[in-house]
Amino acid sequence: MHRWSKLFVPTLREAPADAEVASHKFLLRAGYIRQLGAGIYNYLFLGQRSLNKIIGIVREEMDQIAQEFYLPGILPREPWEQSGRWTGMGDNMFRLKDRKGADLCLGMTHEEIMTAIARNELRSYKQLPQIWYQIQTKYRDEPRPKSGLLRVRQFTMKDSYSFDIDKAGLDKSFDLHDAVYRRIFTRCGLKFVAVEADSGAMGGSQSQEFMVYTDAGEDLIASCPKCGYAANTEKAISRLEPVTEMEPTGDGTPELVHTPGCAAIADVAAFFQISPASDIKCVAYMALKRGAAGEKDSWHGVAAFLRGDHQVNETKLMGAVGAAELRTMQGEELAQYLDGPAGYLGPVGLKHDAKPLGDGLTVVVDLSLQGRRNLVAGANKADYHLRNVAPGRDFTWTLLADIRCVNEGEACPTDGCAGTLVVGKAVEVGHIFKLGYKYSESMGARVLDPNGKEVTPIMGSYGIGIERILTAAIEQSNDTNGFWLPASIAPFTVVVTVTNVADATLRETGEKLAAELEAAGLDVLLDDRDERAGVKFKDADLVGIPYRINVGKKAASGVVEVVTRSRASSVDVAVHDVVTHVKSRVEEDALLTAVDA
RNA sequence: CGGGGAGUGGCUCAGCCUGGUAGAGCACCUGGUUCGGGACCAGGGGGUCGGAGGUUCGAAUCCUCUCUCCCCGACCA
Repeated sequence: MHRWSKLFVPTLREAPADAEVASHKFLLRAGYIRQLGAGIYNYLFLGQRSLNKIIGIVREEMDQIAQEFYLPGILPREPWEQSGRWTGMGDNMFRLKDRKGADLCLGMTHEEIMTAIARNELRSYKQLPQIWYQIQTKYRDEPRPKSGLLRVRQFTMKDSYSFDIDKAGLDKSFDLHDAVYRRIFTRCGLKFVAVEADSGAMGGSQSQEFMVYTDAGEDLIASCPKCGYAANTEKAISRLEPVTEMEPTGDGTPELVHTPGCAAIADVAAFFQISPASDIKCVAYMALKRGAAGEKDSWHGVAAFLRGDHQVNETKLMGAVGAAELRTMQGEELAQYLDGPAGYLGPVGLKHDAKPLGDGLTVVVDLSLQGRRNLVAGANKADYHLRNVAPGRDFTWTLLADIRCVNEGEACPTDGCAGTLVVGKAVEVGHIFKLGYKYSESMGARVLDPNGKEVTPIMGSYGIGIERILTAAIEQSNDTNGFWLPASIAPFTVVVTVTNVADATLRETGEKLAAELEAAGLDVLLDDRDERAGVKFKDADLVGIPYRINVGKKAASGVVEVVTRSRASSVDVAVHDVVTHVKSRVEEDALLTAVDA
């Protein structure tokens, strides 16, 4: 049994000014963590205890489908060289040299290492499938650590990797993870959603994120309350209302119109008396193409054309052209790739490459412009626009692709669904995706199939952010006084608060109760500090323990109070009934969270 | 990296503009009175004002450089 009087739980009455989001403030105030540097935190007793509970759940569930490994955190250069990610990872990778000058890095993920093991050891289809996982510290030199434990440079991740003989096998491994992840997050008491996601720089096909809605989150999720469609806005699609086309003028072919001072979409719309949806907007980018082995990285001009009322989705654009990075064009680059001044750029008459990221300009046109007519576009000439512009007839492109952001209120993309999308902020707690052959291929993993033919195993990769589970749980359950965690991941399930330790009856009742609760298998903290009752109540409310037993004056007549933090409710219970009462409380609440999820 | 803000006892901050012996509340230590929602009284300890350089008789305060942290934009668990 833990006695508060002997523990180091440095609670803070006020949160440091640095802390902005709720979980950050409360982790600090509750004495769970202390900051050491930007994105680097010490985990103290309560914090580590909660994280250990989360890890326990993750391990228990993962053990149902996978084998636990433990790989090094410090890694040699070679495997990363082989996969192409030594350069591909860029500045996010912490790099160091050993005394001999050899390159090393701190592990930010372990595809390469797991694949190297597979390559060295797996020989036959009979050994597949394999799913290997680890729970381990990751290091990433984030450009901008923030929000306490939400975005840090050192964190704990459960990462697993599957190796299958074929796509059907990968589907199965993926589905196994999907099911296990749902159990894990449910057991951790999180209200989560699984959403379609972009596969990003890791490469691969199907990709699914597990998100918890919170304003502290960094991702935007579009979802349909009607049919359950949910996707990261990096990937989300929607159906657009048909646009009423403008009437053509003259012979219906592009006509040059003097439009002085109409550099902005709003000006153009006002000038022509049209909706911005009938204007074509141009956004010019420079896109980074990663050089293959032996080649250098290079930057290429990209012009994105879309409806005037739409925003470019840079993730989608990067995916469409195959860029590793994107930045907006600077002054001289505009002149190099395009003919007109900013504000009057248009697609008509623009020369473009046939393939993306060549020597010339890559022109990408958003799908929403397909089939449109009588549009207004910049004329690539100061103070002039063209009207009666029709995509396909008046200009062509390198790529026609979905490169826009969906907006709240647009129609759900699901066939037959009449819902409209809502957009909300969320934090990513897990991610599963089908890697495909990227690593097994580049690193030369091969096994023999039943016909004795050499085949490349297909891989999946699956992550869970341990600290993020804690953070998300706090974000979803807090008030002005502190937060409460589900019993499954709280550092303690119940705190027995002896309101006055000077009173021998109270002290003894508290001791006895705590011992009984512990004997019943509950994680008990006995608050035996020589503090005023108010101080202990405040601390108890702050530190995330879901249940509290107040041992006070009524103890003399054999009664104590059982307080449920989440509901701020208190009931009097006879001392001899406390254990059964608390146990059933814990069980009921666990069921409730499971249903909510 | 670009833009904005902040570094003054453990925490929250004042002082800086207009240089002149470093402050408050909370926390901590001692004694006493208290004891169910962050008590009260009395006494006490603790700060080279992020660092370096400069201006000045004199710098927390003015100037230059630098480090660190936070927030807003490009990455991800």
